[in-house]
Amino acid sequence: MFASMETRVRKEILKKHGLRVTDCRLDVLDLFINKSQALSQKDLEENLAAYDRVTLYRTLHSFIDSGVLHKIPNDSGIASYGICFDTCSPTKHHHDHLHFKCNTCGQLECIEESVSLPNIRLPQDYKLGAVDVIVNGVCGTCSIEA
Amino acid sequence: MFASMETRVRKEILKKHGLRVTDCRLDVLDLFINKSQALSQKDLEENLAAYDRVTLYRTLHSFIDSGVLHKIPNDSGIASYGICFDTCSPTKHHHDHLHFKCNTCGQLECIEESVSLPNIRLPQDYKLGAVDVIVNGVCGTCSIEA
DNA sequence: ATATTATATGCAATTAAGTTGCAAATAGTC
DNA sequence: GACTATTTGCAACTTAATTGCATATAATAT
Repeated sequence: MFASMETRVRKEILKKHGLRVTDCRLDVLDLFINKSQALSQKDLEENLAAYDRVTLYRTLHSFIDSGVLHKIPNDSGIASYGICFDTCSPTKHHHDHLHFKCNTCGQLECIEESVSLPNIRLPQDYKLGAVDVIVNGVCGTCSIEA
Repeated sequence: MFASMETRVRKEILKKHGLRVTDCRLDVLDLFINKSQALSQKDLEENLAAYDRVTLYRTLHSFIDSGVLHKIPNDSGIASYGICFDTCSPTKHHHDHLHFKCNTCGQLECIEESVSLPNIRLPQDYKLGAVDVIVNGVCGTCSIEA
C-alpha cells in the first residue's frame, strides 16, 4: 500500500494527456485518486489550500479539456468532477457509467461496473446522444453503519 | 385553444398544493405550462420582468417545496426546473421520466412517455433511491430542420 | 363589506461562485 | 545554463444565490 500513488505514475497520466507536470496538477490528481470519489472545486480548495483558487479552477478545466476528469451534473447546482476511466480520450468522453450520490454522507461516486444502461426510447425524430445517469441512494459504508 | 391556460385551472393547481394564489405564481405557472419545457431562473426573469428576481426565486422554491416543480440537474451548473407530473406529491417527487437536452437549440424537456428506465445494478450494500436520467441529443424540431 | 392575521413581495444588501487580465514564476527544450 | 511557452498568483470583475426587513396583499373571521 502507498500513502499516495507514486509520483511517477501520476506524471505519466499527465504526460499521456498532453499536460505539463506541475506540483499543483500532481497534487490535484493525487487527491482525486486517493479520495476515489467525485470532488467539487470547493473540495479542492479545502484540501489543497496552498494553491490559489484560480489555479485550482484552471487545473480542473485543463483536466476536463484533456480528458483526465469529467464534469458531473448535480441538482445542487454545484458541479463535481470525477476521474475518467480508460474509455475517455481527450476528444471524446465516454462516461456512460453511473454517478451515485449518497443521501446520507453526500459523497458522489462514479460507478463503473453496472453499465446496464437504459434502453432509452425517445419520441419520433429525436436523436440520442450522451446519457447521464445520476442515482441517489445510500452507499455501502453508510448502509452498513446504519 | 386558449392563449393561456384558464386562470381557474391554474388557481386549482396552486390550491391543491397548499399555496396562496398570487399574480406572480399564476404567471409563473402559466409560463411553465405554455412553454412546456424546463426553464431556468434566468428564463423567468426574462419572460416575467415585471416581478423582482427575488420574488421569482422564492416562487420557484415554493413550487419545488410544494411539489409543483422539480429541479433538473445540468452540467452547465445552471439549474432548470420542470413541471411535475401527477405522480408528484408535496412529500415525494417521482420524476423518473427522462430529461432531454437538445444540443442544438439548448432546450430542456421532460419526456414522460419512455419510462423504460435503467435496470440499475449497484455494488453490494448500496441502496437504490431516485434515479435521474439526462439524455443529450437533438430534439424533433431541430432534427427536422437540419 | 370590513377588519384581522399570516404570507408574499420588492428593495437593499450580502455571500459565494465563476471568470478574466496581467506580471512573475516555472516546465520543457536546446 | 539559456530560451520560450505555459502556468501560477493576485487583483478585479461578473453573475448567481441568498437573507432581512418594511410594505403590500391573500385568506379568514367578523
